[in-house]
Amino acid sequence: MSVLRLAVPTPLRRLFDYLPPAELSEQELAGLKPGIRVRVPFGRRELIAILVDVAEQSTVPTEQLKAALEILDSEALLPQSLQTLCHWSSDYYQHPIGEVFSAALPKRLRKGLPVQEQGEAAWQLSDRGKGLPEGALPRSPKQAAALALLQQQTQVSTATMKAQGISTAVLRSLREKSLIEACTMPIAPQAGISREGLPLNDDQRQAVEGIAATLGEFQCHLLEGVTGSGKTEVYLQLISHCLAQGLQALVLVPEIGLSPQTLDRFRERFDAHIVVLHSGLAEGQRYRAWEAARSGAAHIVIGTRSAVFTPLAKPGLIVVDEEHDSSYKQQDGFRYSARDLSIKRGQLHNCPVVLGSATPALESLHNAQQGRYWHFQLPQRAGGATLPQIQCLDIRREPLQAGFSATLLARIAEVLQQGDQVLLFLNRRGYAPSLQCHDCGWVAECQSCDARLTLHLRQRQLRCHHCAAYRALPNRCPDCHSSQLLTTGVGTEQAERLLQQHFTQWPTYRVDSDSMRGRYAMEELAAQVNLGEPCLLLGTQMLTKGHHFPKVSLVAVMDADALLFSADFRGEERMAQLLTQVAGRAGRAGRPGQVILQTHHPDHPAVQAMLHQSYAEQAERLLAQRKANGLPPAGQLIMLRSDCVDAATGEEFLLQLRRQFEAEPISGCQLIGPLPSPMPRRQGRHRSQLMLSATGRPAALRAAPRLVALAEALPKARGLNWTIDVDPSELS
DNA sequence: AGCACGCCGACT
DNA sequence: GTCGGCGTGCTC
Ligand SMILES: [Zn+2]
Ligand SMILES: [Zn+2]
Repeated sequence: MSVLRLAVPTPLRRLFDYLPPAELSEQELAGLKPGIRVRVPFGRRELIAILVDVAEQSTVPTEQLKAALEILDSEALLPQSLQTLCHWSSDYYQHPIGEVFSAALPKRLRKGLPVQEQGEAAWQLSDRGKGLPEGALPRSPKQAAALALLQQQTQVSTATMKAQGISTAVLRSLREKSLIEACTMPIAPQAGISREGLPLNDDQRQAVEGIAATLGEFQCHLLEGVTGSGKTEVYLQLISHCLAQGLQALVLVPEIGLSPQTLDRFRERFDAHIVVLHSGLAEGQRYRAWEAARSGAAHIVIGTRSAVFTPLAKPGLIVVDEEHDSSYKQQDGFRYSARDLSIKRGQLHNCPVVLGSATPALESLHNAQQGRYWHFQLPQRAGGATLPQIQCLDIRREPLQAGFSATLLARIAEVLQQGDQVLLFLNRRGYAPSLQCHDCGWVAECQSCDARLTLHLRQRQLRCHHCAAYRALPNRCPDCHSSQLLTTGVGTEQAERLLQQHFTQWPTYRVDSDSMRGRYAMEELAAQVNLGEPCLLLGTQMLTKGHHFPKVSLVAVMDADALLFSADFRGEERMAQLLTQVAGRAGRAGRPGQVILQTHHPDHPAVQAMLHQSYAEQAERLLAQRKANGLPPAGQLIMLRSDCVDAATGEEFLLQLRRQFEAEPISGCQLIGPLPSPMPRRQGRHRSQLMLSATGRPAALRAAPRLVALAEALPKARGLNWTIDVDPSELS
C-alpha cells in the first residue's frame, strides 16, 4: 500500500496521510515527487497540500484514510534544498509544517492555480494565418510586415514587433481577422552582465576578494562598515562575481530599506534580470517575480523578509543587508528570522552568505569572534567624509518648547542659514502621548489595553497605538467636566507645529506612518528633499532607514531619554544601533556632520558610551554583559506567551506548563515566569509569558519540541491562546 | 484556523 | 414552532 504524507495548510503541527487518488496508476504513483501539490478533502473542506513523502504504510488505520482528490503538479514546486529549509524551519521554530510551506509559496500556487509557463508575450500565426501566401495583405504594409516576420520566425515577441515599428494596434487588427494569435515565448536564459564597478579601497578589495574566494562553498561573512563606507559597492562586486559564474544572487533588505536610490544602483550596474519581492506587490507580480527566480531567468532577487524562501535555480550568493534590522524577524504567526534562515540556506546550497551592517547584531559579532563567520571591516568612509561628532545637550532645567531647548533651536537656525538640512529624530507619532485632566488627574486610557491614548490633534482624536481603538477628543474631562485638559510629552505632530511656527522661511517635512500614507509619499518626499534646498526633516524611525539625505549636516535626537530606560535586555544594543544609524545620516561627501542628543541624563552610562565609544566598543561591552548574564548570544531564549480574556487563565496555563516541564527537566534549561507581559492587557486580552533560558543551542533544541508537546497536551481553557517564539527579539 | 454540530433565547 | 447565538470538537 502507498500512502501520501502531506503538509496541509492548517495550524496543526503534524503531517496528514492520504490514499493516492483512485485513478492514479502504479506508474504515476511511482513518479510522484516530494514538493508537488495535492488537492485533498480536509474535514469539510478542500485544501491544497504539499507532498512530503510517499510511505509504505500509515500509523492511521486504513479505513480512516481519505483519498486525495487530485495531483496538481508533475514537478516539485520547490527545489529539494528549499523543502529541506521548510522542514528545518518548522522544527526549529516549532511552527506547523503546512503553514511553513504556505509561507514559502506565492498565493497563486497556494490556491491551486497551475504553474504558469514563463515567457514573454508573443504572437504566432493562427491556422488560418498559416494558409496565407508570402507577400499577403499588400494594401496594409504594417500588417504585411508583421505577417512576414511571423512567416520567418513562427513566434515573435511583442517587444520585437515594437522594435520593428509594428504597434499593438496593428497586431490587434490581425488578431481580429483571426490571422494571428497570442502566445508565450520561452525566454532563452541569458547571462547577467555586470558593468565596471567603482574603484575599491584596500578594505573593500580585501572583503570582495575574501568573500568571492568562498563562492561555491558555504561560509558566512560579517561585513561591518559604517554608513558611507561602501558596503553596497562590495555587494555589487560580489554579485558580479556570482553572475560571472552563471549563478543567482539573493539580496535581503529591511522592510523599508529598499529605496529607489539603491535599486537604481543595481539596475545601473547590471545588465541583468533583477526582480524585487516586497509586501506591496500584487499577487500576479509577486508570482512572476517568484517564478523568474525559480526558473533561473532572474539573476538577482532583491526582497524583504519573506524573500528568504524564494526558490533559486542556481543559488550562488546570499546577502543580508542591515542584518541587525528587527524587521527580519517575523513578529506573529510563523516567527522566523530571515537572517538566521538565510544562513541555514547558505549551508543547504553550499553558497556564501554575507551579513552586512554598520551596527551588527551582537549575535553576529559573537559568531564572528568565535570564528564561525569571517569578519571584514570597512573602517573608512568612502570619499573621505569624516564621521559625525556626537554631543550631548543637557536639558535639565532648560525650558522646552514642544520638546526643543533654546540651544537646539539656535543650532538648527545656524545650520539652515548655512544652507544645510536638519534631521530631527523623535520616535513618537501623534501630537502628545498622553492627555490628562489638570483638575482631577483623569488620564485618557484605552478601554482594551493597559495603555494611554495618544492625542492626534489634526484629527481631533484620541487613539490607541496598540489596538484599533479611537475616540473623539473630549472638550471636557469626562469625570469632573473641567476644561483644563493638558497634554504630557511631545509627538511628531506637535514638534512639527513648533518648527513651522519657528522656522517660517524653511519647509518642515514630517516623516511618520501618519504623514507618509501613500505608496509613493516617501519617495516623493525624498526626491523633494534631495533637491538640496535647506529644510527640516522631522520623523520617527521611518526616517532612519532606507533613504539617504546627503545635504543633512545636523541630526538631533530630541528625546534620547526615551531610548534609555527599556525593559528589554536588548534595549541598550538597540539604542546604540539606532543612534549610530541616525548619526550616520549626518554629513557626507566631505562635510563633517554634527549630532546632538537632548537628554536629562547626560551622565547615564549609555549616553556616555554614545559620546566616547565607537559602536564596536559599545558592542564589546554589551557582549561581555550578556555573557555574564547568560543572555543571547551567550545563551538561547524561547518565549511562550499566552493570552486570554481573563487574567488568571493564561498565567495558570503557563504555570502548569512550567510544573510539567520541571517534573522532567532538561539540563541547561531554566524557566522564568510565568509573568504578566510588560503590557499585561492588549486588545482586551490579558497576556502572560513564560521564558525558557537555555545555556546553549543543544539544550534549546531539545526544549522547544518538549514545551510544545506539553502545551498541546494540556487541557485548553476556552478562549485561551498560546504561542511559542524561538529566539524572541522582543520580550513583550 | 475553519467549519460543523448542538443546544438555549427571541422572532414569525 | 424555527432562526441564530457562539461553546466545543475535529480535521488523515
Ligand atoms: Zn477631571
Ligand atoms: Zn488599545
